[in-house]
Amino acid sequence: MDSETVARYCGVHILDNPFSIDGVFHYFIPSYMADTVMPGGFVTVPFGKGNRKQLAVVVSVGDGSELPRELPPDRVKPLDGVCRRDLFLSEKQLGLCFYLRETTLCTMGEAIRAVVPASALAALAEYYTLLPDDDRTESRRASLTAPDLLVLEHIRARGTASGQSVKTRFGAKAAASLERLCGKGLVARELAVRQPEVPTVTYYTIARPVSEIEASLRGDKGAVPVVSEAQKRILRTLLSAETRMSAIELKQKAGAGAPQLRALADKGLLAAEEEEIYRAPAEAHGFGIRTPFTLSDEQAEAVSVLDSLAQSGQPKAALLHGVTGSGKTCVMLEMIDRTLDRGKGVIVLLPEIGLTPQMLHIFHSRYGRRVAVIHSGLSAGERLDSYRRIRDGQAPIAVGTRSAVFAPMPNLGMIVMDEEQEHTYKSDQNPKYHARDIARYRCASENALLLLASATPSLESYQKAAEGKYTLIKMKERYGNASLPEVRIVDMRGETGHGNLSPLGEVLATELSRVKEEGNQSVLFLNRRGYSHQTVCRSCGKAISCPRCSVAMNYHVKRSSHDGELVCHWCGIRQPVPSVCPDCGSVHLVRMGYGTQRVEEELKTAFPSARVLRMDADTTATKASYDRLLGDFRNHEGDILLGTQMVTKGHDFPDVTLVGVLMADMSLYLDDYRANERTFSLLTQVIGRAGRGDKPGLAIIQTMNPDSDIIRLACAQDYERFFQNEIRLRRLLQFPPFCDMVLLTLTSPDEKELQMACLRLSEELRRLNLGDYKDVPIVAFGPFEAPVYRVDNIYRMRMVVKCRLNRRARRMFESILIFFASEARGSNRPVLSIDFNPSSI
DNA sequence: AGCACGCCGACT
DNA sequence: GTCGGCGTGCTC
Repeated sequence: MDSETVARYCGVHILDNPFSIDGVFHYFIPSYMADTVMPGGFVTVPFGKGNRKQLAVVVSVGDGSELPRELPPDRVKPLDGVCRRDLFLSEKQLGLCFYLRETTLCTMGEAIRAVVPASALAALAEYYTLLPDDDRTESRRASLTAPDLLVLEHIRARGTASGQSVKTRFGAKAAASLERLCGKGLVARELAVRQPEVPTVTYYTIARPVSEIEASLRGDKGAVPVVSEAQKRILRTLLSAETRMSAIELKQKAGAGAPQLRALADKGLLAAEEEEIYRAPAEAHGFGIRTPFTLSDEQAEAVSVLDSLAQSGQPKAALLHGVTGSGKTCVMLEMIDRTLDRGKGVIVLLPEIGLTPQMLHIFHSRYGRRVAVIHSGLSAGERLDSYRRIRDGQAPIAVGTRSAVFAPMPNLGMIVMDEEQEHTYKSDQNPKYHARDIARYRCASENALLLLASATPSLESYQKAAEGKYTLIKMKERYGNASLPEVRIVDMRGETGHGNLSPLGEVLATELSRVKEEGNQSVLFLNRRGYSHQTVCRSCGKAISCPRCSVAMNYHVKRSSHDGELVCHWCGIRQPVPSVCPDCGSVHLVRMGYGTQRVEEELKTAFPSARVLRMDADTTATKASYDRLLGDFRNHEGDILLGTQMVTKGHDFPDVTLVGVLMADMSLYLDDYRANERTFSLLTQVIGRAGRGDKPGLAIIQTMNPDSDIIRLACAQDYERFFQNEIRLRRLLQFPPFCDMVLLTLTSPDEKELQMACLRLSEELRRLNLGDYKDVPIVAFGPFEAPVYRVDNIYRMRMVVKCRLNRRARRMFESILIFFASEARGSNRPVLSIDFNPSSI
């Protein structure tokens, strides 16, 4: 392209602009930037009355003919700085950002921060270099003030000077000088990711023959003099180590500091080498070993179908529906092997609870350092590391939770989504995307295979498979002849209710002791709902509630001592258990309900000899403690593993022969149209935990609702029947997948303001739907209070809208969002947020 | 969102 | 007569 005549203007999105003004703004490209400014690149621009410096992404480049009619050329400002190519969005990434913005109603900035690590953007710094002289340079220089010339000289002396170095040297007023120098076209401003972001470690080795070093240590004449004791210690440490040592290690072992190391290096006795820190787990070194496995006939068949899809050269999607224990992981690994062998990259998505240390271990030991891990627990630096290794082709396998779906994988061959029905794949913060939708979009635009795997697929996906949009692959056999456990449904209606509040029924208690006597292990799963542990006043009947939220507080035993405190699960506030009811002043406060802690106590009383391992958010705060807990259980350092959701996922314990589910029906009563689906999925998985080895398993399902179809079908592991029943219901009542759900939430600290905003919201929706958007059929509900009306002293009201989310419908919601954004000014004005197909309602 | 402009109240 | 309240409107 001829840069002289063509690339003179560009369109940009400003990253920090709010949704209401998140459009394209046009800027003039100074001629020296013409070659570097292109779509996907980052720039800084002057914006608004005060010309605030804003980070922006270039979305188009042109000769000016594309500028809006109403925009006079003299109002177009020039770009301020341009970012080097060490940070940019590829065409695919930019397209993905537009897709995110369109389908989730987020801002361009929010989309970009989901796609590139935020730390890279935050670490952008300014660098200045002199522009080559031309015939006007002389006259421009003549108009400079003395301080400007000093700054100019500083830049000339250094070749490239960081904005930081200029400000350190000349003070804050130098910023104005830099503005003038850039404005006059004497100096170029460039942005780059600040260097310390690539962490290095310094290694030291002896740089002279051992005899010379020893001479120095003795203080021989003619030898390089070393007087300081600290320096001598360093030399001795290195001599005895016989290998290079890192600066950190050396300083510690020799009891010396950085100056001594530098001094020895300056004397030529030590040699320093800088090496990039490789921030991956120790086990991730090498290339890994592909432990071979033999596939069953069924697995081999699945692989062959998938492989033909992968080789079609077209975007394809498949749903792998395999009963628990059918060995879906083997099929996945085999497909990953094959994709890698074709020189393509793979993204593996796991739900949050599925990304266990064991799962990571499988990948690390099989693929070594070619694996990059991405999850929310990474530090900013680690995240950037993974990002770069993937982008630069060093890690053709990205494993992670939902955000890993954005991994910048070159030559993407396949995206695998394990447990695709899990709701943790849906983000509930902007951008409010579902990883499955992003995966589908990416596979479609990058000709890759989307592989969804589950024992209990989402109704949405199974319906798509039934319609032929996905290739359905069924695996019905349990791997290695393992049989399904015997399932007993225990009716708990007779057991509780009359003051006997033990969560353990008689049947379960008997079986627990039998299993222990046989030397085997048990897993107890607590359905979290129904097990909140509250403090209730016997006089007025009220539970003690959070001062900032409209929910009851939960009783927790402090980790340090044995006394308890009350915790709010919504805002996190903690307070001691009061001695009198704050409402009526009565002293008759009692603890009600069962948390995992309480069940643990019960178990210890009922089976004094049993060793109980409790697994919940409290005991698995760190990865290490989580790992240790599972390791202990595997090594038979516990007889009973007790926990919530976590115990249902992805670990095989060969000696577990009993699985107990307490209050199996509780999740049936969620006021969510997916309650059945959730319950079925949860029970199916937990039942599949029992008897995975060659030992027969037993599952005991305690419920107050023994006749529930959902529970019976889950016990029989009959997904097909469950699906047929449930999909009929969804069609009848018009719920997803036969429509989309839109959740509109208004929040405000001022209840009155909120009420008025609710009226405006429903009125505005009505107005749009009767006017400009007559063609968009909707069914609107509400406004009504959110299930938890007040959180952290902010009140929340909602509307739910059923509709088909196409371009038109999204546009309608977009204008509602803009309507509220423009009037939401001032501090406690209501804020509207829109979630398309939220994870829960 | 920020920031300026603009039009009415309590102050030197 | 001015300083300053936050309503209104724009941002290439």
